[in-house]
Amino acid sequence: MKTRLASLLQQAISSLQANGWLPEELSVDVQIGHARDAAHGDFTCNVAMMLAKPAKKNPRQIAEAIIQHLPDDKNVSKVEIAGPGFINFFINPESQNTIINTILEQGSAFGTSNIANGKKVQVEFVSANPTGPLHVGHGRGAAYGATVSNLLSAIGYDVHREYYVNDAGRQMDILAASVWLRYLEQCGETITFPSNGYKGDYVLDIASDIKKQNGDAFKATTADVFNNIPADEPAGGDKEKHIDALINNAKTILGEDNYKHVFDTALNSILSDIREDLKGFGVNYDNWFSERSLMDNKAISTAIKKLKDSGHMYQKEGAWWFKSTTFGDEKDRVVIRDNGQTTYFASDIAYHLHTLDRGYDIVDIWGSDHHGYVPRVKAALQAMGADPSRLTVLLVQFAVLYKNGEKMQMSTRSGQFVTLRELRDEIGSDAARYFYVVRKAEQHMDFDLDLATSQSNENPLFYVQYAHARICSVLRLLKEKNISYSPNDGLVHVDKLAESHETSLIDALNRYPEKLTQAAQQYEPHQLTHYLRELAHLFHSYYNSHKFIIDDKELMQARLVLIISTKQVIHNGLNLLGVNAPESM
RNA sequence: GCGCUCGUAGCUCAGCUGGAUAGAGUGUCGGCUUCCGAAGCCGAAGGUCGUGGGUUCGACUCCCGCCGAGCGCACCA
Repeated sequence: MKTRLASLLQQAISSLQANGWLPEELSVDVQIGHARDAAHGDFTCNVAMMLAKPAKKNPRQIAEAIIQHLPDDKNVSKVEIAGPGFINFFINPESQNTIINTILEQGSAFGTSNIANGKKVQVEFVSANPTGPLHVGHGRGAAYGATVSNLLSAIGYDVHREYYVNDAGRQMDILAASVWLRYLEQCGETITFPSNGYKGDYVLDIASDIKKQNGDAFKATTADVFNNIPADEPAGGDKEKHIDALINNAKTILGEDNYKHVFDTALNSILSDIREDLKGFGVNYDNWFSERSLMDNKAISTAIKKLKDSGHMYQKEGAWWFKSTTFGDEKDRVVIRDNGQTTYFASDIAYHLHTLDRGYDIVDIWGSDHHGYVPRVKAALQAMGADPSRLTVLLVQFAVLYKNGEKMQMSTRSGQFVTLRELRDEIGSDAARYFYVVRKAEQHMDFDLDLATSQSNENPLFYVQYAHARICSVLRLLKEKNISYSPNDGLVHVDKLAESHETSLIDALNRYPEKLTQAAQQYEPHQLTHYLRELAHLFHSYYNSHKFIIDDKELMQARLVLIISTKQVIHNGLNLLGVNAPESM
C-alpha cells in the first residue's frame, strides 16, 4: 500500500512539474509513514513540506496542488491536508480487509518475500572459543544470530549459518595444559594450579574421562612438570610466562602424539557440549568451520601472499606487519610473529577471504568488546582487492548480570559463570530466546537472573503466546459445540467487521509484512517482538469486549476468519524468533 | 589520553533513520468475570528526552562542547 501511494504522489508531482507549477529539476524522495493518530487517517506523507523550500512555496499550497493532481485509486477513500502540510490518506476498509484472505491463502508463508532475490549471505555467530561451556553472555549472541538468520531467510536471502571454531592458538593450549594438570592431580600428584589456567569444574570432568580411558599413560612427576618454570603471579612472577612455560613442558614431556590426544579430547568434549547446548536452544548451523583447516589447506599462506603481493606488508623487528593504517585503522597489525607463527588475525583474514570466495556476503555477529577489530578486517579485505562493504559486522552488547542484587562478573577462565544451559533449565528455551532479542542488540542490557527465574510469568513472551493459545481455545470450543466454520463464508462477510477493535486489528495485520521486512533489513529482531506484543494486545482487547461465538452466523464467520488470521500471524512471527506458539498453556 | 556503543517515566526499554499531543511493559492507585482461558481488559498518576549551544518551517533523532556509564586501544584469541 505504501509503494502504491508513493507512486500516486509521484505521478501527481510529475504532472505538476510538467505544467511548470513545480520546478523541473526537483529531486523528490516520497516517504510514506503510518499515521500515529486514527484522526490522521491511515497513511501520511510529508512531501509537501520537504518541497516547500526548494520550490519556494507554501507547504499547504503545494499539498493542495498535489492532491488536485492525484490520480483516482479505488483503495483511497479520502485525502486531507492537515497541520503544517501533511497529506493524510484514508484507506477504504474493503481494501484493508483483503489482507485476511491473503493470510489464509499464504498461511505460514505470509509476510515472507523475495526481496533479497536469493542473494547468498553467511551469518557467523557465537563462535565462542571452545575453552568452556557457553555462558549466559553467549546466549544473547546465539539468540540474536539465529533470529537474524531467520529474518534474512524470510526476505529471500540464501542464508548460510556458520560457527567459526577457534581450535588453534594459545587459548586452546592453555586449556589442554589445564586439563593435563588436573589429570596429574587425579594421578596423585600435588600441583599448584596456575593462576592463568582454566579453573572450571568441566576441566576436572574432562581430566577424569582421560584418566578412565587412558589410565596412567600420560603421567609425569610434579618435579618434571615444573622443572625450569618461572614463577606464577601469586609468587611474584608473570602468569603469562608461567603458563607458556608449562605448555612447553607439557609438549616436551608428552610428545606430539600424546599432547595432541589430550588437546583433542578437551576440544571435542567441549565442542560437542556446545553443539548440544545450541541445538537445545533451537540454534542450528549449516557448518562448523575449523580454524585449523585454514592452516591445513594453505588458506592462510595464500591470504598472506596476497597481502604481500599487494604491497601492504612490511617486516619490522622480526615480525611481518600489515599496513592497515593505509585503510584507516589506527595502527598496523602483526600477521606473522617473530617466532614464525601466524596470528589469530591472519586466520581471520584468510577465513573472510575464503568465505567471500565461496560467494557469500558476510554478516558477522561479535561481542561489542571486539568492535576495535572491525577496521582491520575491513582493511585487509580492501588490501586484497575485495569489497569491504560485503562484510557487515553486528555488535552485541554484553548483558550485565545481576544476581541477589549484585553485579556478576562472567569469566570462563575463573570458572565463575552462569551457563546458558542453567538459564534454559530455569526459564525454558522459548522464554530465553525471546528475552534476549526483545532489546536491540547494541543496547546495554541489564539481566536480572532472579527476576528472570523466579518471576518467569512476567516474561513478555507469555503475553504473546497466551493470545495464540486463547484463539486455539476458542476454536476448540467451536468444535466441542459442533459449530461449523467456513472460511469462505467468513471471507464473504468480512465487511461486517466494523467495530473499532476489529479495524485496528486488521490494520495491524496489514502492517506485518512491512514490519518483517524492516526488521530483517535493519537486523533488528526487537522490532518484530514489539509488533507481536502490540498485535497480541489488540487481540486481548478485542477478546474482552466482543464475543466470537454468537448467533449472528455471518458476523461469527467473519470474526472467526479474523482471529484465525491473527493466530497465523502470531505463529509466523514467533516461528521466526525460534519460539513455539502453543495451543494451550 | 584516543576510539566505539550508550544516557528517554521509580525500574527495564521502544520511538518507524527529521514530523503532528514523546510511547509500551513493570511497579503504584482505582475499576472490570452468573458470559469463548483474569497469564486478560479499562482507567489514573508518573517526563526539563543527561547537560549547554548550533543547524530549520519542525530536533529524542543531525552537528559541536561538557557530564556520566560500559567496552576497546597486544607479536591473546
